[in-house]
Amino acid sequence: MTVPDKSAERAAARARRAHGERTRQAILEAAVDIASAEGLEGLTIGRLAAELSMSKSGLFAHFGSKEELQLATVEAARDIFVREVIRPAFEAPKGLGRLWSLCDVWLEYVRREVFRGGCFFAAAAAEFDGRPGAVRDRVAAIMKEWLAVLGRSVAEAQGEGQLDRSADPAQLAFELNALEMGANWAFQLHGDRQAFARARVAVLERLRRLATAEGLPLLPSLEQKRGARRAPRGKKKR
Amino acid sequence: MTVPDKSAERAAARARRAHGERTRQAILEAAVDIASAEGLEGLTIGRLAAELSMSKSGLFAHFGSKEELQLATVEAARDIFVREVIRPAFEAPKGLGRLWSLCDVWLEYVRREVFRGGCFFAAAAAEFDGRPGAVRDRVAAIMKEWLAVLGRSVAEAQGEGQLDRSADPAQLAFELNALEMGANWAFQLHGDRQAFARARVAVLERLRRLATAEGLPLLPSLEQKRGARRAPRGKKKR
DNA sequence: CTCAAAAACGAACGTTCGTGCTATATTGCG
DNA sequence: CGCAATATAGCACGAACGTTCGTTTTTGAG
Repeated sequence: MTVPDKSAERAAARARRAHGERTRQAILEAAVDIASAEGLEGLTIGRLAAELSMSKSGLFAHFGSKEELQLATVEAARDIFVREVIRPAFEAPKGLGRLWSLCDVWLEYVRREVFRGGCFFAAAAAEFDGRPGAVRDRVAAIMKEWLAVLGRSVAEAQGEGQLDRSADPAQLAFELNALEMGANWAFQLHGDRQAFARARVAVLERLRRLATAEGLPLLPSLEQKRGARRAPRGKKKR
Repeated sequence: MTVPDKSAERAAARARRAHGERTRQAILEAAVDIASAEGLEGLTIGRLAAELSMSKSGLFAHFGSKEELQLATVEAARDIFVREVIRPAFEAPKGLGRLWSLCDVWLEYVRREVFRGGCFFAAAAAEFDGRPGAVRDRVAAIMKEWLAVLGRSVAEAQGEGQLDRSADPAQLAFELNALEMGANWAFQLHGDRQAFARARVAVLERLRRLATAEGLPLLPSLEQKRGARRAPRGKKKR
């Protein structure tokens, strides 16, 4: 109860000075990579220490428990997700264009293998959905955020008069998310790159059907040539 | 090469007599239950032995290695899947009715919690898609079977003149599967029972759009009353 | 009832897991 | 430069992992 939050205390100390903050970041970078491919439970402290050529105990001291390490890893993965998906997609003006962009960029995020094991959160959700705890709660909250972003974008597209107002935002968000996760699943399990095209076709068909006359031009045409499809997305800064 | 297949030999011996075959079945029943909820790796030999009040070594002797245990567990889960999903759905005559039935029964199979952790294979696929080996291969093959069943049913519905012939069976199978797995994911992670209705609506809308005039009557109407929706599916035999 | 085969057991193996301690390096402020 | 705070290392722990081995119990055919 009155016990001061030790990890917050430590984090504050680290923010003031700059000692282990860099090692901490390096640890988390490796942790995210391992966890995305082998799971958050397969992410073992000994394995992680070996990867970074440091001692188990030295590494361990940064987090205090395995669960804290897992939570920090999830948070680091979320940062990457925001940087690689949310922000690029949000460069499109709100409305149908952004909604499509969210789906498109997400598929690219899996195809580019931003995480070695595909979508970090799809993997983490499947791993932890059966075991209660802080990690599961955090992962569920993050995925709820994502669904909410999709749903809000649907509503905005409706507000802009680009999407049929009779569509239920939560329903459409569910469908779009399912198609994306389906592509992730097919790619991870079967190495099926065609799945990205399938998901894109399905998403586009669904959106085109619901688009208004003003909305339609914001969607790419279905019959685009295979080659120069990958438009440069602005390369981070400028 | 010329080494006789030891496990096959042992299985044959067991078939002749009837000693451990029953215990083996009991073991696999518990194994499937644990694995579906905590993963095939979380399925530990000690844990399993404790569950059944028998010794680790006694249990272990039935399989010879952990991987063999996992493979046997996957096979047992497949049997259950065939019994609980494939067979009931195949009572419908081939065509659009059966295609819908496959989707409907699958969603019920998750909702009824035939496996404690939702779809056994969705979980196993997510767990093993990153680690090569016999288990991964078997799981992938089983999921490919399922996709093929869906695809073939699409083609049959087209053959019966109940579904638009311009639809690509593999594409439609991908979409239906994605929606189903999306419902499984939402239910497992968020306990969201609404997801089943969402998936059903999405699947039905997709199928209705592609159905021919002959096909349409084979699909349930969209606006059914909430209550008496769960028709008894024929209770196995007769 | 006998007795060999089959099945289950108990104890131990070498590892690896997460987690404590205590001591040594490294750091940055005064 | 000196010194306290911070960061890393070393070592050991108990538990659990998959696996092996020799022994004991159970079984069914003769």
